[in-house]
Amino acid sequence: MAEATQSRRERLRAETTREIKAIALGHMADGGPAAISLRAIAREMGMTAGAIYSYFGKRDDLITALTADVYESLAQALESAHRGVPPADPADRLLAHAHAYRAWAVAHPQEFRLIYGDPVPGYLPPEAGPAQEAEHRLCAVLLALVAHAWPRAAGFQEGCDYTWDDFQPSLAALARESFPDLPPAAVALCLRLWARMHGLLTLEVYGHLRHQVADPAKLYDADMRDLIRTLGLATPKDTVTAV
Amino acid sequence: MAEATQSRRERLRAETTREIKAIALGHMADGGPAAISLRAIAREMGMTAGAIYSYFGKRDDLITALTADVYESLAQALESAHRGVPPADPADRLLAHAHAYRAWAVAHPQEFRLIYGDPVPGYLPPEAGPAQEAEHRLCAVLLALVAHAWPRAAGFQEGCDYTWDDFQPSLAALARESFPDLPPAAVALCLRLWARMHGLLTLEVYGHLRHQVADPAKLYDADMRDLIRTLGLATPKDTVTAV
DNA sequence: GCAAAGACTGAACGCCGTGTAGTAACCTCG
DNA sequence: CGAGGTTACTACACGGCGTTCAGTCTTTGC
Repeated sequence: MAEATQSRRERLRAETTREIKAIALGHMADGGPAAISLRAIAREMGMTAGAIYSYFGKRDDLITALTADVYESLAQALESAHRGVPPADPADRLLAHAHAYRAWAVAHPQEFRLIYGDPVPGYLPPEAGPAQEAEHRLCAVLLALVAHAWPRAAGFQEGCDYTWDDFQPSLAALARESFPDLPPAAVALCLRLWARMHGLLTLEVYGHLRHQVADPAKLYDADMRDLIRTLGLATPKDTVTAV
Repeated sequence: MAEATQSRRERLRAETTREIKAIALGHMADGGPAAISLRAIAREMGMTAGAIYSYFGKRDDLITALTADVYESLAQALESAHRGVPPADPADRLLAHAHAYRAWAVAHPQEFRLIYGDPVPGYLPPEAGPAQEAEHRLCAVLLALVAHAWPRAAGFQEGCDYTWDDFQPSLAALARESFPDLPPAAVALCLRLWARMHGLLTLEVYGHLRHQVADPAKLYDADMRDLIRTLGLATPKDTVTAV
């Protein structure tokens, strides 16, 4: 009622914008990112396709907005996974992160494809859009994790000499501000962790593991435990988490 | 002249089929898999769009054919990389494979997207098409590698009890026929190796490393060397290969 | 030499994103 | 309150897309 500060028009506009995005996400959920069609959305809303141009300049702008929302959803899933684990053991935190990442990807395969695959026929993301910030936000989550594990893992990461110049300035700045004691090699480790999880997940989400393996979750879990072992993060309680 | 056994008609047909695929690959190289349009191909060939239906039943059939060709190209690149390395050291062979994989992906990003991403708006691969066989062929290359490394790497892979039931029957059969002495855990390792390389490559090809790191090759190389170390495959000559 | 088979055209259908002109509702300000 | 500008929306048009289909013209096999 008294949220004021917005005129009636602004409220309606925000509501319609939200509805457009919601319907688009719905169409994407069944049919993939390619099924996002301005005409179909408008049809479902009882409008004409042209009307959507009052809200999004182009179809790509809608995709960009959706991408931002999906990144937000993923970031929240990962961040809440971190909050749900007592920060005692770095290995537990890493495992929690890994499983949260996979759980999100498996539960939202189309959203995963939207941000990590070809979003849509000819779409290419804006150069400095929300995607870049969102990825740094995800990196920040991993960075906290690596920072926590670094005292134990550092010894296993010798042999590669990284400098801050190896990273894009914005990422380097983020890392050095958040964790001044961390060396560049820790940031590299962070990216490698990301890629390690991402590899199995892309293969699974895009169906390439379906022809190879019965239970992708088992392979993923095993790889994560191998990761923890080779990082020098002992696993005190070796209980198998839910699969 | 005397290749006989094909009628003139069959020769022309084969030639036209090849031309269609060649043009399609060309369009894909600039513009991505989504730029493959029957009408555009026909236009470039001086034909009508409908004519292509004499050669491919649907657009998806063309995509499937292209996919098979691209898999063939990747398989040949990887297999020739194996032939180019003396089979002495498993670590060298793994490194050669890893670098051949990345070199192919970076040189053919659109082809990479075609087989590992969303090939095209609404395309979904046939259930038991050439893709499945091609993936097994790629697995076979990795399997040979793992088989060669297994004596040294086995000790580092304890802790996970795999059975042959964990894999799809066709892959299990392939592994047991080719390398009867190899345990299931070796096949799992093979898939994990694949995923390990794939993770960094997908991120790079889809532009997600661009915002993070200056030189993806360095990160990739470092990760591969870490992989070799944690596999227990010593690297006698620690020379840095070309980056 | 003739009939079957195949390659190809041209037009159509129904999708799609994107513009543009016009209309009606709404908000602001005097 | 009421004029003027802003905004949401429709209707229509354009070109591109995959796909189908009836018809034409060429090649093939008997």
